[in-house]
Amino acid sequence: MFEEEKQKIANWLLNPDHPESLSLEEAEERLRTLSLWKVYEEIEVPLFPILKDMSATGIRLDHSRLASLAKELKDEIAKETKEIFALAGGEFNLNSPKQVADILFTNLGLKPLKKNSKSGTSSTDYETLVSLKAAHPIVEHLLKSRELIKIEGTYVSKLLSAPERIHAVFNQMGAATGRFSSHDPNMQNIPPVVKQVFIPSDGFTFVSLDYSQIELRLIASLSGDETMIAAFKKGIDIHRLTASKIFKIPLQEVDDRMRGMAKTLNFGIIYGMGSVAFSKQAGVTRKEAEAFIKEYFKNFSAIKNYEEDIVMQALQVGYTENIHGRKRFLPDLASRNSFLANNARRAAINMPVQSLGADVIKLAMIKFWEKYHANSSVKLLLSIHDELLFEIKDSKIDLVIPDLIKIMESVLSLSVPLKVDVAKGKRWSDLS
DNA sequence: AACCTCACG
DNA sequence: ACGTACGTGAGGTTC
Repeated sequence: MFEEEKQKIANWLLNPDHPESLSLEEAEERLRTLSLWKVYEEIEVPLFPILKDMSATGIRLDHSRLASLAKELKDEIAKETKEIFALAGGEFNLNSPKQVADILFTNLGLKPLKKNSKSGTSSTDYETLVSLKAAHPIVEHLLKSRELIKIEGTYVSKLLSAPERIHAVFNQMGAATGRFSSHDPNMQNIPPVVKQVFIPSDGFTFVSLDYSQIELRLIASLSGDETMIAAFKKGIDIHRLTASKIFKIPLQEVDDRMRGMAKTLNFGIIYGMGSVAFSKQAGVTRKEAEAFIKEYFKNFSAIKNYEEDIVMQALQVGYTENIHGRKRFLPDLASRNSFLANNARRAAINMPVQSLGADVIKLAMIKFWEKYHANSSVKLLLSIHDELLFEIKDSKIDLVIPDLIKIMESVLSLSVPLKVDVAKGKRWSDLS
C-alpha cells in the first residue's frame, strides 16, 4: 500500500536536505544499513494515513465571527494608514520596505539601525522600528499597521473565501529535523487573535494537549545534567532556577526581568546562541552577556559537554543524529566559509533535540491512533510541534482526557518526566 | 526569482 | 568590517 509515498519517505529519511530518488528497494536497503529502519517502520510509515485523516477531518470555521473580525481589522488599518500618511506628508505603499525606508531615513531624517545583508538597503524590520519608537510618532503607527496588515492579509482575508471546514495539508517530510510542516493554509502559525474564528463541531469541545517545555526536558535528559534533571523531577520552575544560578541569588529574590532573561538563555542554548545574540535579545552589553553564558555553562556543565560532543561527532561523520537514529547530513560543517560552517554548527547542536521532540509527538499520534481511530467521539485536528488539538464529544471529555495525557506522557521513558498541559473550550482562542 | 518581512513552535 | 538562535510557510515588492 502507498508504495510511492513509502519511497518518498525512505528517500527523505536518508537525506532530508537533499532527497534523492532511489527505488523503494534500494532506499529500504540503505535504511537498514544506516540504522534508520525503526524510524521508517515504526514512526514515518504508520503516520502517513494519520496525517491524511487529520487533513480530511479539517477544522471548523465560524464565518460570522470571521466577518466581524475582518471588518474590525479593515477599519483599524484604514485609521492607521490615514495617520501615517498625515505624519509622512504624503501617500506611499506601506507594503514596500523600500518606500518605508525612503520616508523614514530620507524624508524624516531618522537613523537606520542596520543594513539588509543581501541588498545593502536600510532595514525597516520590527527590531529597527522598535529602536526608533521615541524618535518620531510615525513609528508606532507603522508598527501597528504592520501587525494589522499581516493578520488581515495573511490569515483573515484568506479564510474569508474558505469553506466551512479548513483542510490544511500536513507534510511529514516538511522539516529536515523530522517536524511536520503545514500548508494551504499553514495551521501551525495562526496568531492568537485569529484563533477565535475556529470552533469545534456541534456537540464537541476543543481539547488542546501540549508538552510542557519539551525541548528543555529533552536536552536535560540527553545531556544527563543532574541539576536540570533534579529540577524537572521536583517540578521546580526551571527558568526561575536558571535565573537564581546566573544571577547568583536565592530563588525567592528572582524577579520577572531576571526570569525572562533566564528563559531567553534556556531557549537560546538549545539553538546554540552566542553572546552577541543574547546581549541583543536580553538588552545587556556583550560583556555581560558573555558573563551570563559562562555562568550558565558553569552551572549546567553537562549541557556544555553534551553540545561540544555533538559538534565533534558531527565533524567526524558529517551528520548529526538523534537517539532513534534519525539523521541530518551537514556538509557545510566543513566549509571554509565561516558563516556557513557556524550555521551548520548550530543546526548540529539543535537537531538531536528538536528531532527527538518531533519523534515524541509523532509517537504520541501513533499511539492515539491505534486506540482511537475508529472512535467517532475523538478527532485529532491539528499537530503543532509540541501540541495536539483534538475535538471530543462533550459527554466523553472527562473520560478521554486522562487517557490522552497518559498516552502522551508515556511514549518515551527518559531521565526526566514528560509533562502534558491540558486546556479545553468552545473556541480555539478561549481554552482553559 | 530574489528579497524583505513576519506569523508560529 | 561584518554578522550569528533552530525549524517552518506565506504575503508583498522589486527586478
